[in-house]
Amino acid sequence: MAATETLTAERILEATEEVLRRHGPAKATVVDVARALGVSHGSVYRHFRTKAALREAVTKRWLDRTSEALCGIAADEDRDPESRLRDWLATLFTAKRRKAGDDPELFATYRVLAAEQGEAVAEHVAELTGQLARIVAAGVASGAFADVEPAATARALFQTTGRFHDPAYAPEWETPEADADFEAAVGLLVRGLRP
Amino acid sequence: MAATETLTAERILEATEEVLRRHGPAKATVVDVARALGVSHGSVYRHFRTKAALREAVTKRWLDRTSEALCGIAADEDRDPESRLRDWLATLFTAKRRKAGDDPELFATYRVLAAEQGEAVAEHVAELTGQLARIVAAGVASGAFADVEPAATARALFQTTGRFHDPAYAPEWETPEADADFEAAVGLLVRGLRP
DNA sequence: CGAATGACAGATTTCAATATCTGTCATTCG
DNA sequence: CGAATGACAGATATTGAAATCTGTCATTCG
Repeated sequence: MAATETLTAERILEATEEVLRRHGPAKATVVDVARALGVSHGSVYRHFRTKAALREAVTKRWLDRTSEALCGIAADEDRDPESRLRDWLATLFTAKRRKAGDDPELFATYRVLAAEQGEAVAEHVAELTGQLARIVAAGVASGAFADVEPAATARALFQTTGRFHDPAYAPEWETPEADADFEAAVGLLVRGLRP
Repeated sequence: MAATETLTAERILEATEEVLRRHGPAKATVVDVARALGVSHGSVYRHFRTKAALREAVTKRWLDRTSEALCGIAADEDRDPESRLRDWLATLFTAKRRKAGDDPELFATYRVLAAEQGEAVAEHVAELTGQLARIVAAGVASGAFADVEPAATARALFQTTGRFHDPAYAPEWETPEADADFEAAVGLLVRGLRP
């Protein structure tokens, strides 16, 4: 029993992740989370207004972990924009593929969560697109890229590389052609950015 | 009763489309198809070995209709490759969007069918990619495009434009940004193809 | 007094019985 | 004789009753 510790939102989120990992998204209940913490489910509702809010918080945490890894690459204004862009896209693809491959069930769980949290995902996509826009803007400023609209181009880059980060395509990431396909797509897009 | 006509595979396919349209993919049964034709379900099994084979045939028909519309554009070797490519992609996007918008239920039905017919879809994708490769090869030959591998580039073009033809993205096609996003993506890709 | 509880109503899920469907085949029909 | 039938076994889907869950709140506890 860790019942000596006070009940915080943080502890609830950790327990919820564990319950989701164990039971999957369809069978994970608030009662399960409370049981895992050794408290009544009413106490969980003191910290999260609804089950949906609890799931949203867990989803946001997970999405934020992805953003952080990429943030560094986007912010590194010293490196040349083209290689930063390639690196950023490759890092995103590799990270997603590793997660999907290492623990497919957990990945599927988060896929379900993301599908029911349209708003949180939209924010996450906006964050990632913003990072891309920063890279594009740097390239336009330095003359490494053609004179494009950074925001619109960032959207286009994110959308055209969807096959390499959208979880719906996870099964394709394991095929032998995946790496070649990724290189071909990125090559074409990067060429399109050059002056 | 149209029982005077002989029972052909063609008539069964038409009845199946009608039953799918009426009942949806989850509730459409072989018995329903037989009833619609005024025959016993055993007779349907004389023409299609299994329910899955019947659904596959319906799916193939539907996919083939899409391919035909695009084939003409791909084959028109007189027009310049860049505008042919833009036209091909725009035609595909517009056709899909119209289908999804006009009759969302029917579109959802075919989406379910396509999801269960991996093989038929793979063939369809191969057909479309082949058409793209033809356009790319023409561009490479005429010097309108850079000296790229037509097959690999065709795959890249198809995959990067997935958001504008993959049914999974159908909801996005109705958003106000859809057209601008399409133009931005195609613009970037076409620029990437230029010498 | 603020945090935690647990009983509660209404919504949702589970489960087992019941009905329907798939695919086969011996038989009938034209 | 070949095409169509319908009874059948096993698989799948539907249904409704019982169990569980969500979210609230008056009450208890420290």
